[in-house]
Amino acid sequence: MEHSVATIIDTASGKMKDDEESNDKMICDSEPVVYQLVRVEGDGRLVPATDDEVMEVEQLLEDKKSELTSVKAVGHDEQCLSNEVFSNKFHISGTVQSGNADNSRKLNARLEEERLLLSGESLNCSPKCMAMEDPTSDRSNTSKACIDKHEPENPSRERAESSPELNSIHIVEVGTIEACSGPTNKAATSRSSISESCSSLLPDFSILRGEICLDDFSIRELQEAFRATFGRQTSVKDKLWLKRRIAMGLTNSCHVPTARFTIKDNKIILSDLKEPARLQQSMIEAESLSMDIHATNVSPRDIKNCLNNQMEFQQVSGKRLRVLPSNDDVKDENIQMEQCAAKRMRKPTKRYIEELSELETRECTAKSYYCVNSEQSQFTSKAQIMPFHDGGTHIRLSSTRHESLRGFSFQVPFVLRARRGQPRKNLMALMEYHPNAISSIVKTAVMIPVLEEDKENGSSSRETRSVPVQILNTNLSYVKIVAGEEGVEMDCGTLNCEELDPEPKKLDGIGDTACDNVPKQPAAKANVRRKHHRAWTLCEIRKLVDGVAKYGAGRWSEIRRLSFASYSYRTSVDLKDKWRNLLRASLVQCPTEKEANNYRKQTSIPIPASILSQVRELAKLHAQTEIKVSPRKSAGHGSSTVHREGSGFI
DNA sequence: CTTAGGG
DNA sequence: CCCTAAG
Repeated sequence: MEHSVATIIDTASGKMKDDEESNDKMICDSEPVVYQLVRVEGDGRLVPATDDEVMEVEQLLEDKKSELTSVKAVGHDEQCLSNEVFSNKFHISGTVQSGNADNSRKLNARLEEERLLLSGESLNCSPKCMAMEDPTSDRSNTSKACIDKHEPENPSRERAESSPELNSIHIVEVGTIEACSGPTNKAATSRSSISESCSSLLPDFSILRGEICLDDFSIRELQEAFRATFGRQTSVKDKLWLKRRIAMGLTNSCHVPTARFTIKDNKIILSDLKEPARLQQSMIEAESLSMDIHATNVSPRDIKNCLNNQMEFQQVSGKRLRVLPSNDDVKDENIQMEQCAAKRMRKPTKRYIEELSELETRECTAKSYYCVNSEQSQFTSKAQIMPFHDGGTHIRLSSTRHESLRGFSFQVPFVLRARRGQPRKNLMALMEYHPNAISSIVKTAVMIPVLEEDKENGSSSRETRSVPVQILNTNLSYVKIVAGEEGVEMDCGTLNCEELDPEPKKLDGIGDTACDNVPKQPAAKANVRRKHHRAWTLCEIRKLVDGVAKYGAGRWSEIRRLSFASYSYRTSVDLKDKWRNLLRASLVQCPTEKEANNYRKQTSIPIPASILSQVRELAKLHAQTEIKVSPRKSAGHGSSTVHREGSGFI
């Protein structure tokens, strides 16, 4: 069981109607928040943190305080960006005020309690379990009341009016404890009450309103969210399960890598949607309301005070809800869920994961990124941020995925997956291209949502990293990346799609000799390898043939290194496969006739006869050499292609 | 990690 | 291209 202790902070979002709204204003409007320290059990249940854990958290908080200052400084500049960057959709309310008088003020941020409500047949998490009541906390009652208020027993019931403050948006934000820069917190008094202890520790903790509502997600969306959250795929179709896991993942995500204690700060707000509408929405769609985390209260004042804090890492994901969801959608989802419920445990194949990943990459037109430090970000409703539209080959930089759902977009934490190559390098390379262009700076929060387990598993072929960079503007004005654990900071200037496009189409051209020997694409793009298909260009084929001629068939890694340095997307395996194909092609053609015929039935790229003949030559040659060296042995395990070829010709 | 092979 | 078994 993971003994992660997480604090969830929900922030109440003020309604942000206009971009102009000042941060403060927004904050003021926010609703109170309730926090609770919880531990996630192995089975996914949330269990109230024990006193010891609370203490631990407290310590962590103290340790982190020192780090805050740096963060603050950065945040300041960027504050203005938020509006531009998040152009239309979102505003991040989480703000950090650079040190000012407010810092000294104590925030009464109270971490009170987090309630998880499960709809009817919740599985592991029974309402009882989830309800964390802290007897000592005087607020518990209030919070509960609030919660109850928000959580209708009957999901279908419309509650929009009743709790305007709730945002249907689902957000996941994470803020590290650093956010609480408050003057200091004394060591924890040994308070049994979590909320009390937390509050004492985090005097100036800024809070915004946020919620995690997964109710509206379809199974697939939930799965994606799951993947984004945990960095791994799930085939589970059970909504409740997914919701629960996601909620937990979100809860824990921020602290996992670095500290045990993290605070999630939320703030994603739908500018357009009125809370009631959203609430309604969520309620309506909450056919299976498994878990809701609501923020409960924090006075506006407190929130305001809290702004001083910076969150080193913050992640926000928001989902926009339709004002009026169509029932059909809901039904469909339900049906789907029902149908699939049975197959929950099947482990997804890597391929499946990849494909899904790709899919989502395409889906998400934009990746938004927010900056932790930006004063405030607000998500506005309209335009979608559309960034790279490169059919599936774009670089995935975002830590937050932008999804479109029923015409609304939302974001979820996104784990960057670069199949081959090193993401970080990529980022660096990108940065190098635009070192100076600093039109606007957006500070992005870097999250490391990946679970520890994931880290360990790095060995597996795919690299899964939570890199965490997000680019927000469609125009990609500027991205400042702050790497999480490594503490790497990078800035990148203006980026445009072309630059980001890892693979210029021209490569696909035939007979592109010019490409030979010219590393056209910077290594940066190399990492972004397209998963499924990438046509081999003539020049690549030539290089391959050359490489085989030089180094010999079978020395794929060497060939790749030496001859395909500029085509990093070709792996040694790819070379091998291609060679195999070439051999086949050459064989097929050889007997019959060559040349002119080539062009006919070639499905893909017509391979020039010259190349085919070369291939044949090489094949023959290798076959001979192998046989020479050790006839038997080669026959036994020599590459089949060569062997076949050889036998045919010899 | 690299190769070889099957899918 | 993907995936995996084998060195």
